[in-house]
Amino acid sequence: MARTPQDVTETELSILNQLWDLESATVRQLVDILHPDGGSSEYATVQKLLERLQSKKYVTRNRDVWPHVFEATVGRDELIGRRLQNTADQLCNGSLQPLITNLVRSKKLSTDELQSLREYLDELDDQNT
Amino acid sequence: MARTPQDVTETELSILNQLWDLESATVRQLVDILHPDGGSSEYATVQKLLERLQSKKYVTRNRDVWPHVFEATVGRDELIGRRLQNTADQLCNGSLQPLITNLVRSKKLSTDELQSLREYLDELDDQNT
DNA sequence: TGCGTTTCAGACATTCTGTCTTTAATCTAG
DNA sequence: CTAGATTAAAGACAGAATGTCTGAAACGCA
Repeated sequence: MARTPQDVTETELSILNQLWDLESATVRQLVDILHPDGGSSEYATVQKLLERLQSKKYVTRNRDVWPHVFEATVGRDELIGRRLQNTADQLCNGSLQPLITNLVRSKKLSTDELQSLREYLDELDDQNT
Repeated sequence: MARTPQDVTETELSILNQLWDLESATVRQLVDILHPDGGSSEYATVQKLLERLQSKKYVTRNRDVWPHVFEATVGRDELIGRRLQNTADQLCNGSLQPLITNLVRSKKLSTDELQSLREYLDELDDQNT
């Protein structure tokens, strides 16, 4: 009964992605990008999506200007972090460690990426001393 | 229109979690664990959940024995991997690197965990030489 | 003032999800 | 072998999520 809705839907994400790129945007701007050849119905769709993003606190709307301007309140990094924590909560008792292990062991990282990861760890060490 | 349903629902996950622990189980076993004081309706619910997990290829059902025995076909690690890749696909153009960066930078890892991560990287290095 | 744009409110069809009921099949104890 | 119990199978159901769309009201500007 108590379903847990997605934090952000894929369609909603397509909007967030634009907002991250543009810093801020009006409905019109978003529609022109997402539906270059769209009619008035897609306009309303984007509007509705923004409305929902707003009620989910992922977006703010500035009513002081006209037309209204929208802005993301959550950065891409933060959303990534939430998703990772979600996955950890559901599959690893909340621990993030297994996620890292999984990623490193996945063999999908290039040696360059592994190298830069090591360097990052070194940096952290330096800061801690 | 093309909604993308969750890979595995939270309720479905509660079942998968048991199957991972038990290796295999009958409906009855799962019900007794998940709904110790449940009636016949929860039994049917678990049944339906298993049925759906099966159609999603996350579970197999052995019809040769009676009662039927269910088994997870996907390990916890694999599911973690899929979720991570999903997140990467939706938020990082498919690259896993940003996920690691995010995790390491999240400050939610203990020094012990960071240490063991470093050791793991060392191991990988050894194997590659 | 009139017209085009924007905002707002809400309807709508689908699908998902968890739950439940009912009926048929199967096993087992006596 | 039969009755009682357990399991399997099929499907109904309500509530919510989702993406889309319609229509009317509000607004700014030529």
